[in-house]
Amino acid sequence: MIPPDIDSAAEWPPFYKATFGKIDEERKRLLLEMAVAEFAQKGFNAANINEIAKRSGISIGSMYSYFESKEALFLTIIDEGYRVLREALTEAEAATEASDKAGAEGIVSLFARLLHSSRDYARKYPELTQIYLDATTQGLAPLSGRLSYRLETITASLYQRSIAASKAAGTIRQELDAGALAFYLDNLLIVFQFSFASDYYRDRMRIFAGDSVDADDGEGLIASLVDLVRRSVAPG
Amino acid sequence: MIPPDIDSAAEWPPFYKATFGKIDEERKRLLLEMAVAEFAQKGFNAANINEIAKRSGISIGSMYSYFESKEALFLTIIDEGYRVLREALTEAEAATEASDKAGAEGIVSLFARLLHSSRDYARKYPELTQIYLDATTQGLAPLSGRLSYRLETITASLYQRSIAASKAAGTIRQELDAGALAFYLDNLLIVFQFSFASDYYRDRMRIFAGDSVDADDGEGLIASLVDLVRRSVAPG
Amino acid sequence: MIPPDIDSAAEWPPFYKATFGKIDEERKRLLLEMAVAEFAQKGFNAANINEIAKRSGISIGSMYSYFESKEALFLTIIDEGYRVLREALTEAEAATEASDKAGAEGIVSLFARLLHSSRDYARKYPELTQIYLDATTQGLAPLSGRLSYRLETITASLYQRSIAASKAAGTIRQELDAGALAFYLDNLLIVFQFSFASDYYRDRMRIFAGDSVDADDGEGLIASLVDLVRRSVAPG
Amino acid sequence: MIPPDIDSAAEWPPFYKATFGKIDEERKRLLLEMAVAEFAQKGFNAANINEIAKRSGISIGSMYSYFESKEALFLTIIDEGYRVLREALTEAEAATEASDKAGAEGIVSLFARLLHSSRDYARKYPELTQIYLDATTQGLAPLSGRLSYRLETITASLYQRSIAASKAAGTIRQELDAGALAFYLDNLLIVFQFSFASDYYRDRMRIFAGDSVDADDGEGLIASLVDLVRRSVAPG
DNA sequence: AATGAATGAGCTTTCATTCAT
DNA sequence: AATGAATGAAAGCTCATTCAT
Repeated sequence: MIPPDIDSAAEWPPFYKATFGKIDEERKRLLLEMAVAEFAQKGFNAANINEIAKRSGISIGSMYSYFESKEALFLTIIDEGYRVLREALTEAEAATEASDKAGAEGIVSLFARLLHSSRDYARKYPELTQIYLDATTQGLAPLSGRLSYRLETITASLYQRSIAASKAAGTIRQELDAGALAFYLDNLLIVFQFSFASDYYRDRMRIFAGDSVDADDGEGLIASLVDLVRRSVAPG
Repeated sequence: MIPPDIDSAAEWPPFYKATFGKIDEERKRLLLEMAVAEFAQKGFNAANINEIAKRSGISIGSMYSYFESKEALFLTIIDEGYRVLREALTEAEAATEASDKAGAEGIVSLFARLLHSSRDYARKYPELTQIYLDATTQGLAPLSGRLSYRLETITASLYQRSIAASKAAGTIRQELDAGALAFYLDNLLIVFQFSFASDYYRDRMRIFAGDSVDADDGEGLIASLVDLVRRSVAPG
Repeated sequence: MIPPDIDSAAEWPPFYKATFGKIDEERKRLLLEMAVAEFAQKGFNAANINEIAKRSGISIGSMYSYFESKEALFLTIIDEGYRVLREALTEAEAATEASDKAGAEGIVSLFARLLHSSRDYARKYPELTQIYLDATTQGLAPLSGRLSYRLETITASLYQRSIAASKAAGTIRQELDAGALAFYLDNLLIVFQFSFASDYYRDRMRIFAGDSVDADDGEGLIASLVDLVRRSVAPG
Repeated sequence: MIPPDIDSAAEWPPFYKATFGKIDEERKRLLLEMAVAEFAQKGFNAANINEIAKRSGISIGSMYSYFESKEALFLTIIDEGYRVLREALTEAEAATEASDKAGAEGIVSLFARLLHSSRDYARKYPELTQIYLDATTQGLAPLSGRLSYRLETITASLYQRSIAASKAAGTIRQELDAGALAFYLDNLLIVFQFSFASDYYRDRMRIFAGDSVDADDGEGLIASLVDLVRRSVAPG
């Protein structure tokens, strides 16, 4: 069930130096945590490497023995975050398949789970989500361009499989364009995710959907979105 | 038909100094154009005020006699861009009302027009769109917070009116949550817009929907999205 | 009675341009007042010519048609202030002579009057006094060096006359060194004056003499100083 | 004998960063020397940090790793200078006590020693003295306000002790106001000190006391001043 | 492997002065 | 004479990166 992309993704050479692979796990964790906080709060350009080192209790010299550059640290963080997000997504896929043997719901059910997963991820790792947003920025295009694979590749193939399965099961319209449908679903998904992590998108969500989202953790919104999606793909 | 927000929005004090209001129109245009290019390409933090001045053929001293700070210039640009985008949106609304007297299509028709408007805006002003994306970033939250109004406010009220009218006309389901529906539509809209302006989102769109978007200017994608939306709100 | 220095002092070419001599009296007064405030508060180097112009309601262009440079404005102010201070000193001298026909008190009486005059001047024109202090600074030596005469010249000759008269009247010791005595008196005088105009010297005066100076406007301190001086010069 | 103020003064947190405390003694000395020269010659505002760095042969980056700001460097210098001056003053007090066991002279003897100490300090460190003068300026009031203690506090308590002792020994009049007397003595002292360090006050001293001060290093003037002071406080 | 002092290019911003109108 | 937009050198300060220890 795990797509080949994922495995191969794991094989790309890391952005960190060999030294970083050997150090104490706790030291590693602390460094990454501090880096995530700094990059999330200030954005790549305004983030301060020396500050991260100081807060992690490691020397700036060590910092540069772990990472070639500020860029390398940033990309390492994104990579690490991707790994976790990837796992969350695959779990969602696996869970859908398990509970939906008959394929009665298919892609709609998967979408519902992804909404939950994304919201949970965004709330658990708001800073990582903020960093992803920053990375989509045009100014960071040269940087993001160095990422050897894209999370979108995984998500897209995940959608493709589920859409194909749903079509096969006849639970969605046959004539639906799989690419357009995936794009449609993922657009809804990522903005929803940002809405639980970034100040800007959170405010925006409140402007559109009202403050009720705070009360029910977005469950009402998820229900509405899933309902809209269900009807949009339903046959007949 | 024009919401009160729009008018009042026009009355906020500008972010530029009085001097900037008096200078030659061509000089003004060139300066803003160069600033937009710089901010779009590098992002707020990496953008270089001296570079903008040099490229505009004005002295750095003049620059600072027009704008209090780098921030003020950035906010001025966003404000100017908002004005144009606002006009595009209101035109779309007006056009919908004119061609849709019977209200047969209502919100779906409006959404279709907004997709076109947004795509056209993103292609005409890709750099402004990139700047908006940058402004949604967490690192620029303190900056964006200084914007006295939000484009979302206008868009949201625009959706609300159309949704109410469509409900009244009976062309969409009565039980739909207007807030959730607006959120759903606008999420689709903004990512679609980004997809025609930013390298990152353009690549992403291709991964999901394939390269055909380049061939037909996204018309196929628009058709698919509108169809999905139409079915998602259709009564019965 | 008026020393030749004073008259000739009035004949030095002014630091301002001819234009400044012709403008409206009120405009002139306002400009000088604003300049005094700015120079006093920030010191010569940190003072801002453009700010002075703005606050005076005159254009920076006019500013430079009145004064060659920032320096010229500064020196003009000092000159104007000197004129007033000079008058106060000569008044003090005249008053002493009038009330002290017998020369019974002589230099001591003059010193007492000068203390009062200086205190009053410092309280009436604290900003001018602050500017004099700034002008004694080493960093402004090249500037002060351009002053064609010194207030000290006047004060010194004023002391000389009075000391000579007192010696002639036999009210002070014959063997006193006139120069040293004048230096002694004037040192006491200028620090006393600064103490009523500058934050630093006011605080210092309170540290030494206690807060009582605030209650009685320094009268007690003046009495003490005069008494010390009287005994220091008394014959026998 | 050392007043509590002095000890506690030494315990205030320094204005420099920890790094500055660790560097090579020679490097430190050179930097401070160059900084003193620059600040003394140009005054705080006109002084140029980059210039100081260049002349010290250190990078501007190092400069800012030693001191938070231009202000911090300035205050560090004043602090260091105070330390030396403080020592000179306490030495003068100790010397007076040693040679004046009988208390025959008391405060007058102390004053004589202070005049010598101040002159010597001003001649040895003319630039530091010029900086103190600059610091008394109104424009630097916010800066001086950050100094956690005042040299005046020490000087004042030094005078108080000596005056009290002299009164106890009966060598000066009992009815003298200690505060006013201290103020009187210190006014004479500081202007005398400035007169050996600053161009302005040196010129002024010559105007009052003649050029003889250059020939005898001011010894004649000191003798005159001490004599005036002795008579001003003498009993009977 | 780790340290952290040192570096200096580069950035934003200020302001005395000029000059076309 | 008056205006005020324009100028640009210069200043304080930041921070990614290097390297001697």
